[in-house]
Amino acid sequence: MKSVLVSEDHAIVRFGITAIIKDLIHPVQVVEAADFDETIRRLSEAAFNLLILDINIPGGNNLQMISAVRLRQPDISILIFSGYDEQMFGINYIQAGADGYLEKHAPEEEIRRAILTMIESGKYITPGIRTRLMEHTGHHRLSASQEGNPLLALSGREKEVMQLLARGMSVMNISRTLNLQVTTVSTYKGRIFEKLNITNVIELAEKVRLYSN
Amino acid sequence: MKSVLVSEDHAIVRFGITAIIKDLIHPVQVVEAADFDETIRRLSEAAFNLLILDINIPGGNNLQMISAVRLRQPDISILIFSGYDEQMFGINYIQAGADGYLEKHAPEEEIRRAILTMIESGKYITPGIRTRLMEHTGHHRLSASQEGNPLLALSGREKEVMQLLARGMSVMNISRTLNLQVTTVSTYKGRIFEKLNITNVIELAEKVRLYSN
DNA sequence: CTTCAATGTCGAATAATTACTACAAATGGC
DNA sequence: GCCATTTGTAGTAATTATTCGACATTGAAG
Repeated sequence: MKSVLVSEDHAIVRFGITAIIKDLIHPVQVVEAADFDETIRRLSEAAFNLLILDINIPGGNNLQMISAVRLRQPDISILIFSGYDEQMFGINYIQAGADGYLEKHAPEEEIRRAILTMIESGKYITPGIRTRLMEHTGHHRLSASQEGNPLLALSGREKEVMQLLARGMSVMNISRTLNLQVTTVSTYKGRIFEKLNITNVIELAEKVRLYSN
Repeated sequence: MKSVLVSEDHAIVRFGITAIIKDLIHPVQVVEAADFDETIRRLSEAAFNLLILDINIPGGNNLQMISAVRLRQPDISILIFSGYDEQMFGINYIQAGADGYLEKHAPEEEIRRAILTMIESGKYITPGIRTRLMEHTGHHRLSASQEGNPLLALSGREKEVMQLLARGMSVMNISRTLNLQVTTVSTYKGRIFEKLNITNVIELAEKVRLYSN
């Protein structure tokens, strides 16, 4: 019998996922967890074939979730279930060792396909994500960032600028602080965003909070 | 026979809600809509007893949704279904004439209770929201912000913009989302910053995180 | 019923930010 | 050591964002 652990904080979503799984696979056992603590607890109690993991789960929300899971169950398949705010961010989880990636706003068909594929072959990645992944790993990706902290991919000057940006300082202000041309700072900003694969300072602040020690 | 229209863009959530409704009420007819256009179309086609409306639905996202709905079906019960980012400004929808308010992250029990209550009595508001509503309508701005939550000093539209800004959306992007001129959004942004006494979006995100329940 | 502050909205002018492009110096690999 | 990157730095042109002033609505207070 297959068994699946659904880690997701929104009750309705959990409910929906569980219903779909039960409809899709049988016999099957589905266990739900509403936060990361509970997820870990469940993983210690019984073996699962598949873990459907919401990135945004309370108590989780960082790449170490993957290793925490793998520590308990090395062979479990992990399907990252990401809200649309985290799309970009979610890719990092694949690189951190997750086996599949599904967006929360995917149509029902795709959700079904994803779950089924994960159960059958242990992997599921949409073409779109795969492409992004390639682009991502292809370019700038030093070994440092590959295993964990993406901030390590930044150069010294970039880190300086990052720090200031993450505190909300404007480009112009930074240019005065560091005695650089505005365009120079902007160039850094662009490079930082590209390297961290983000698109705005809010996400930047998040990453800094998350990874900056 | 009762009939319900579920307007929500995330397929799994729609799926879950529909399943709960069918489990809860019978006979019942459930129709789903993935965006606001479709919602309006469905409302023109048939009468419903209840509309479960995601605030964040594509094409909607503003208070006029309520009147747009009421224009078609004056007597329909409207249950606002809000993601946790929108809590703060979801209240405005009640004031705009919605009949109930349910948060997306509510536990399954509450979701069931809410739907059932809506169908039976046409209204559903949690004690917590009711309290907030009181605070809100009664004495406002100054007094409100003086004792605690500074976000309460913001007007409805401002709160909407605030949410989007706090997620890192650009002014231009917001203007497209809300169908406003860029300058209008910028005006709100300025007013928000002034009211909250901050100078950049990072601080904004912080406040939102801190006070937006 | 009048009045005033708060709200929602915008346009014109002005300021700030980004996109590209570029290029020399530092660095890393082989 | 030589070649390919990466890094630090800018300028020009194109986009975006902000300022400021305006104006119609609305709701509360008197």
